Amino acid sequence: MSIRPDDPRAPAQPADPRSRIQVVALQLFTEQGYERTSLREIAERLGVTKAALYHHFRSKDEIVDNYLDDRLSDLDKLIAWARQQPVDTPGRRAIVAGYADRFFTTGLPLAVRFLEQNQTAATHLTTAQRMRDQLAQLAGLLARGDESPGAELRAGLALFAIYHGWSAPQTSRITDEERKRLALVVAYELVDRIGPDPAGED
Amino acid sequence: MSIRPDDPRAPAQPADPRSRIQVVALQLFTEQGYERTSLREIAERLGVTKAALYHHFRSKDEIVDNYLDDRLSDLDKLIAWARQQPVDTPGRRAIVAGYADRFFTTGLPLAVRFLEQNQTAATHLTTAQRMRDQLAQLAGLLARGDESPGAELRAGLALFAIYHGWSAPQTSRITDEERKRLALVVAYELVDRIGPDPAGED
DNA sequence: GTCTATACAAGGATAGAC
DNA sequence: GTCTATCCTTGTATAGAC
Repeated sequence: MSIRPDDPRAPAQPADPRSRIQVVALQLFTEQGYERTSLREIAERLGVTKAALYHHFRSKDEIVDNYLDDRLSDLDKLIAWARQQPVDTPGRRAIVAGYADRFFTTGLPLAVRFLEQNQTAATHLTTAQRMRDQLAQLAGLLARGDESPGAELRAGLALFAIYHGWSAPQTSRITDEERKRLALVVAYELVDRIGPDPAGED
Repeated sequence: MSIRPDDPRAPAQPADPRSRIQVVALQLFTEQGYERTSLREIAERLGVTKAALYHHFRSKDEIVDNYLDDRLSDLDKLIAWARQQPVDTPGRRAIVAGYADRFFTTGLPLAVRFLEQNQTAATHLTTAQRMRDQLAQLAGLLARGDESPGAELRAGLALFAIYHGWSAPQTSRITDEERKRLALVVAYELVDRIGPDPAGED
């Protein structure tokens, strides 16, 4: 319900005002929803007024658009790298692992979580759509070498598992490191059934 | 972008005005988002005015709240039945299959898709929260007999696979029946790794 | 049961002083 | 870079006639 600034998963607050605004805004958008969060609310939490925000960003959209833009290049690099991986089981595992690594070492979680929580709002933000496309591309790379429709589904679920393993409410006591590893294990199981000899198809 | 009234996945338009309003509203909420869809827009599509809607429902919330309420009892029955299933692999498969069956033969898809697309809005609707709880309960039943955290994750993903397999944009030509069967296959793979002797844990 | 008209609140965005 | 004050639009919801 609250922002939980002590949440270890929250990114460290950066110094420059633009980034501070973006992080606070994205957090609120993720918790309460993009349209349910007003600029007044964001400004309040930062201890400033609405007008101050408009000095840094031209619109509400631009706050998130701009943030996602940076993540796009993160993902671009990952996709380019994934394209070089061999089209076999080890290659697919490498791609999933690479995604998980980036996921946990960049600003991606905040962005991906925003996308998941605000799927409809994302429809109206061009940058958000581009990011969804990129994730679909990545899934496509995972499904290479297997033309069956099951490959697509498993690839998409594998990527979702990384997100979900990290983001789902934890009922069991487990460290973040364990959660990450666990999500990866399950993602492996899924992509391991992709291939020219699809074991999962009966 | 449009409502696609010819979409075979869309439920048949019922005759009574209350249900007609609800179906149209839920469709729009799912496509555009709950808060981005105004009552004027819903009324327009139905060929009436805003005030007419208020004759049938006391508020915007009530339109969806009321619809989800009916789905709650559908799920309640399913959960009660699932609780009777044996705690083993065939039992878990039966639960997943039962969920898939209900999913495709009741008003659940519209409700679940609304939930997925409007996760943040759902936070503010008590009925939506109850429904999320129910889905979590069902996942919990799937994870019975396996205390490892992986069981939870796999159970959640299995249920998500049913939804995702049906709802994801289809790039390959495949019949709805095939999609349903495929999603079930993948869901089976996931729940098959749940158990007192967890094969998926290394 | 549906309409017209309207009250009322809230949000995004801008102007202009400091 | 931040403030106060304000404009304008849109949305939910209601009143009351037909």
